[in-house]
Amino acid sequence: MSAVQPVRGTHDLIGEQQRRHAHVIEAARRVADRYGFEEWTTPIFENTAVFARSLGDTSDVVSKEMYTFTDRGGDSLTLRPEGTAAVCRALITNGLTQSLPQKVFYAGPMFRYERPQKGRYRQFHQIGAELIGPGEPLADAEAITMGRDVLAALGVADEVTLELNTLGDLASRAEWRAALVCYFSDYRERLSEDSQLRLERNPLRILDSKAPEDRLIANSAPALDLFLNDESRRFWDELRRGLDAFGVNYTINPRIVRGLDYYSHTAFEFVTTRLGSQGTVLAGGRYDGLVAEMGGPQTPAIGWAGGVERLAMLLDEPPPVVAPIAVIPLGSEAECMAIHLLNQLRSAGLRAEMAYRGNLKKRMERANRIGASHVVILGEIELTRGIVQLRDLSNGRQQEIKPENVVEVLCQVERAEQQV
RNA sequence: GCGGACGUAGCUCAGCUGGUUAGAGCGCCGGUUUGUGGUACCGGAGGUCGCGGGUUCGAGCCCCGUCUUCCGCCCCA
Repeated sequence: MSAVQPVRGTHDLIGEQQRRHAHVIEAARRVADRYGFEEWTTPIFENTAVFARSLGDTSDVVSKEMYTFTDRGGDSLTLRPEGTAAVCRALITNGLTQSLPQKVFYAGPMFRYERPQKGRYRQFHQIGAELIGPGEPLADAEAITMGRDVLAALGVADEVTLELNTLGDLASRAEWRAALVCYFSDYRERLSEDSQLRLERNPLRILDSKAPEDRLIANSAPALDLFLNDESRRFWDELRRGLDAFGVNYTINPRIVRGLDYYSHTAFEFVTTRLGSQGTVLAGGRYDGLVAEMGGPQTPAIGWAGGVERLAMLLDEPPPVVAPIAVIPLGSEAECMAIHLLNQLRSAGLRAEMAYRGNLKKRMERANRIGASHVVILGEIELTRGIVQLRDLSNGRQQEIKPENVVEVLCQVERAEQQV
């Protein structure tokens, strides 16, 4: 394998890719801020136990899909495969279980040893939000609404639909699970090979199996609805009332499940049909059991994570680039003046660049290539006359103005453009 | 982990049943006189045909292996 080849499933973010990526994160950050969420940055690796414990030691995921390694001190470390467990660990180690609620936003790289596909990479990026402390269904509704607002801010709200389900509380869920195992066991022989395995490890997943032979059986499986206790039913009703109040549209999809036991009540996914089989763009749920499972006090929590790569692909238009102003001096005396002008333009908050070499033609070409909106030309002639040439590259109009007016004129132009 | 498809210049691709120095468009660089970009014209650079084996007088093209990307499945914390 060549040394200049990137590692399988990793990719460089350059140019438009990087701009799309940054745009997604910045939009999410702004929305999170409006909701009163604070950004946390946790390490990209943790003691393996942080993730192993949150996932259950027997899980396939732990052994097959985590980037785990032993460091020089002999400790087992793991590149984080998701954000929630790390945030919960940070909550506990910083003693913040004493000051709830915590409203946390995060963004950063995650790592999973998976077979790459479009929208599925070994190093990928997520934005996420965790609302830790409140156990009320309105908290779920608000968290979901915040996710919707992120999608709306990105202009992709019309591309996705919100699919919603409840898993019931821990007791309801356990009863339902037992009933499913019982039901599916009767049809064991007729289930797909994969689902026969799922029956042992993760029976809920049979419900969203894609195998045709499973579909008929799964569609007639006992519904959770039959097992919801009063408490769970009340929660589910209030969640939907809350979403209605927040003005969030959704469809109920009983096939949305979560494998792990600490999940309860709310499960949701914003999905699109535009990304093939990696159509889930932002998803989450309630995990009232996780903080306790990690050694903290019993703490209710709801959260979600969104895939930055998938969202970036969904953006129709790449984020616009701010057109710079090109300053073109001719001659060393003019260069001094140009540098002064550059400082002024940048101090005024404008994007300004200067080319170091080439004749006027070359520098004009370069100005055009970097997408400059205007060019300021100052050479010997201009110096002696005490003016500069200001050329609008969009229409070729060129005017002579005094150097001291350049910043003001260009600021006015920018203000005018922002209003359009 | 399983099944399948692709892999030729920076990018998008062509290359007929294996036959001499591998092509196009876009992009890039230079030029169309000396201080004016974008459109036009002329010219130029740039390719281990993913990599490694094999068959053949001869392989971009056939065979085997391998890697990447992509499409399903598994998984989806």
